[in-house]
Amino acid sequence: MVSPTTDGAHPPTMKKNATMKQVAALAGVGTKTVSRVVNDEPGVTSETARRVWDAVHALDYQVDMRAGSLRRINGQTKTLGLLISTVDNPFAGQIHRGVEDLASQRGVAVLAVSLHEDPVHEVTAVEDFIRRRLDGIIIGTTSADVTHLSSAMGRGMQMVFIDRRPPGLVADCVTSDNREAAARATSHLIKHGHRRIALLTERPAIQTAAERHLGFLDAYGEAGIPTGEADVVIGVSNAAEAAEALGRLLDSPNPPTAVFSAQNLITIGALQALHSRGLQHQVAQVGFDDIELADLLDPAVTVISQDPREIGRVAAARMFRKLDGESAGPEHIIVPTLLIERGSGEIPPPPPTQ
Amino acid sequence: MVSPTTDGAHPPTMKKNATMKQVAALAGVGTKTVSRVVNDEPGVTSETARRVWDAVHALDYQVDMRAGSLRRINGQTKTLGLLISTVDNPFAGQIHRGVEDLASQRGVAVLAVSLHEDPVHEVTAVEDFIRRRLDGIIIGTTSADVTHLSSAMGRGMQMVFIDRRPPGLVADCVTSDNREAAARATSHLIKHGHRRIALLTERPAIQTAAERHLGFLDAYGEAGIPTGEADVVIGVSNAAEAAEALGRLLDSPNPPTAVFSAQNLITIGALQALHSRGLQHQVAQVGFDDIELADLLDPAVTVISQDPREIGRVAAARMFRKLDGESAGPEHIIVPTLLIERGSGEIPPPPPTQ
DNA sequence: GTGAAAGCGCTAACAT
DNA sequence: ATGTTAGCGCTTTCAC
Repeated sequence: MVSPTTDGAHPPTMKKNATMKQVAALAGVGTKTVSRVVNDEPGVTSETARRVWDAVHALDYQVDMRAGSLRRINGQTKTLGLLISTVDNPFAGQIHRGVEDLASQRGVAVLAVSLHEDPVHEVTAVEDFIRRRLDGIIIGTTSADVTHLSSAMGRGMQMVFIDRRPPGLVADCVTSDNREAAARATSHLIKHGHRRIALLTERPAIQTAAERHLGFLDAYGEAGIPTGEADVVIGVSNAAEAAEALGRLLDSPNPPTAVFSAQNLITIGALQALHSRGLQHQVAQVGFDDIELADLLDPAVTVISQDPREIGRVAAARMFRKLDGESAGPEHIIVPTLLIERGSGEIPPPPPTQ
Repeated sequence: MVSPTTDGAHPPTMKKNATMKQVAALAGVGTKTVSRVVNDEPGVTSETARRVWDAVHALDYQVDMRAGSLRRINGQTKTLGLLISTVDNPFAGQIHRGVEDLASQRGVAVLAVSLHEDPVHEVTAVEDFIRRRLDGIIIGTTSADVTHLSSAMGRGMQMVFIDRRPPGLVADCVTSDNREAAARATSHLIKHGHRRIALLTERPAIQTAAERHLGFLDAYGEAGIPTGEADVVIGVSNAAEAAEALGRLLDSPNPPTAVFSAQNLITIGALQALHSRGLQHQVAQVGFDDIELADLLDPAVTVISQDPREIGRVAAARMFRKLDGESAGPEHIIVPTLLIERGSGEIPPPPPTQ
């Protein structure tokens, strides 16, 4: 008998996964004893335990977590869901890393899913997580309607919100103070003499974008400058759009002398617009979120730096306290931000031409 | 009865997840009929189906995938494992995104785990994936010993290797041609007049590093230059170490006139060393792997660009063909690389001083 | 210290 | 077209 030329899904050499019953039979004990040994519960003689381990190794046995979690009293799957913008966004990747830092210590796995800023996708993803019976969800929500979220919480799904607060929900939250940080960035530019500053930001439905816009206006108000002096561009959603939008402003008769780019991809687009025009030493820039190599550019880029990995860690810590039942009501935890002066944000405006 | 002040893990308002049995009772049908409806199998009157859907919505029912996959004939969990360097490495993030692109279309979730270049961690992670009964594993292996991998394959776990080939295993593989690409990068520098080129690379146990080293030597051989002219630094594992290593070379009496930095983090370290000494316009550089903002630096950075998202997509496509039973024996798929000339790699060596 | 029986929530196989 | 029974692999319960 020669096996077919295809290895197919089930090559002939494949031995199926052994079951606890088979291990019990080989070791000459009951299944409950095997269960006790592999979960190291007490109440087994070391001699019996040895016989069980021998059988486990002989059969290359690994428990089936699905069956275990199905029968167990708390039914935990040891899995957390993470809903973020996209898994290849560096900011999101760092959050993911922070969550994993704590989760991996507890044998908890992380299921990360990209939302692509799409509320419909968010609903679908949360439903999928419920069907998988995940222990909890850490989510940077992208939708204004929170029905699916409160419904998930209502059925006992643990939730921690990151980056953005869910509109109108009392819930655990880990964010930066976006409004204050944006005001700090803008004041920094004003302090260096700028009055005509361009704000480039995402659509206001994105809560962080709205907050940063408010912070921007706060700074103008505090300095007593009419906000009419500002150049506000709303609804920029990626680097290309940012480059194009800032390009139009720079090429206009009365261009801004400084830019506040209120998100990491927008910062990159703004840099492209400035560099392609050779204006990077004339027009000041502060970005929201640090970007890779910001310190090697000329000029180096001044930014408001969030600590996404720390946000992930804090959110995971909060989640595990909830899962351990130690939580005492919803909390909103603020992770501090840092204004890092590197050069681009300290460029003065050109002297007035008269 | 007033509820306690803590909301705890199970707030009083929480309704537990409904079961298929409850839905069946409410709709006045058998559980199998509910199963047919929610999995939209044929053989149910539209009238009956309507009654079932009403009950589903009334109880806010969502199937328990654990139970489903436990009982189903093929037992698929609709989950793929992804083992990569770290989830916050941009290169790995793009691979993740590529895998997700295909997986999400099929309702398959991706469990990404960071390996931290630690073989022990890899063994642990693969075992965890087996206990979770994932459908398959896409892995950029970090270990020289493949026992755990062939054992996993032996028990029917589907595997696709990315980025690095498993030493001595015949298996499905999606990689770049590291040796050829490294030779191309090095030849590019030689073509521009360099003879004393520094190679900065990871420890040779990492298979891609070994291949790139070979490619580097190939280029010297092909040009008929004795390899003694080269400055080879092996075992660099992050940006800081790369900056320090290149710094030492640059400060030596006979410094290299060009650098080939054979990995993304190493490229960043090398850039730091060059920029901090103001040598970025004197010493040529080609990096392996593209980096963010490479085109905005001065000079812009010439790189060998892999397409990690495409690697992820191709690996996922291969995985799904295996899972669908359409596979015809192990394949090694090569994803092409691109030499992107941006400036840093085209700097000529200084004229000989006599 | 150990094991037999029941059952977690679902789908397979076979009724009707 | 629909329901009934068994059983996926495990943990719980409770007996010994």
